[in-house]
Amino acid sequence: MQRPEDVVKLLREDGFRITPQRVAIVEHILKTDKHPSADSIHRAVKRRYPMIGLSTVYKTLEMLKGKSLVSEIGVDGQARFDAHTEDHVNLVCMRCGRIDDIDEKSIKRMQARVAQKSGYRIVRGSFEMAGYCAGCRSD
Amino acid sequence: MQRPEDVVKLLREDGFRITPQRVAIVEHILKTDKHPSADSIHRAVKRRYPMIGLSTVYKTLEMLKGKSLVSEIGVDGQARFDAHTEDHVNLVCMRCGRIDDIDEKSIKRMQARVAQKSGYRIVRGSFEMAGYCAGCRSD
DNA sequence: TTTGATGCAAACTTTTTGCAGGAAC
DNA sequence: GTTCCTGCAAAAAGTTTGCATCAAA
Repeated sequence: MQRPEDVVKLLREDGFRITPQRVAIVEHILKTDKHPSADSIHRAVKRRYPMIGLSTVYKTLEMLKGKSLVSEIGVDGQARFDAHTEDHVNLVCMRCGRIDDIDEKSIKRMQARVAQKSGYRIVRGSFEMAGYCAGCRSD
Repeated sequence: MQRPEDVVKLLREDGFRITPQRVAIVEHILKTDKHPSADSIHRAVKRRYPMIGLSTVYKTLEMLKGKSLVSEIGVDGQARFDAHTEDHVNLVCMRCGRIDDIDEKSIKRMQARVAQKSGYRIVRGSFEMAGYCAGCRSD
């Protein structure tokens, strides 16, 4: 988890220009714990910057992905973005579509186990699970 | 891993009509170990059934997903389909590109743990890890 | 002043939908 | 014969691109 000002500093150091749009996008995806789509980021940021274009959102997300400051996952034929780029578990509800993050000691443990069994040196991993969240499960 | 005739039997029992197109699609996704896109399934099946429409492929995949006979993952803004619906770990070597599958009791254990922490009922999960395989690691 | 970023519109890609004709049962 | 499925074409949804204008450095 990072602070917006740290991300902005990283971008500045890399020679990217700091525009209000970029700051607003960065602030929004760091603030939310959801995995917003490009469109929902656009709508959210538009409340403060009504002129912002959807293509600016896409271009900014592309840039942040290039710097590994956000990761992208596909849900239901739509890209969703996440500023929590450490290894973590994504848990998707198959009924209501909500996504929960669970960052996990168990991942480290599992990586160690898989490394041992396979002979790999594991660099990174991401786990995606699907099921029914507490509010949607019927059993 | 299933045989095409078993899948066809399951579909027939559920009242779905068995058409040559559906059989060809099922045979193809069971045969391949890749994760084909709708389009590549279409192109492959078209070699034998030149008249088949892409929408038929999508509709058939949707039906198979409904019966949990294929799963869908998103790669690069495109849907990819997989007839191997059991949980498994994909292990990708970042140097030589080989991909190993490890199906894992640890997955079950991890799912149980995540289920307990989150309140979800977990239906499926897939793990992707990357690193360096035994032949490529330098340390 | 220079260069990169913005926002619009158009293009593109992938997926979904409607429907008339045809095939499975 | 009835009902579901197919394949076309059109629409929809999501993403990318080109470019003239504008703003950060």
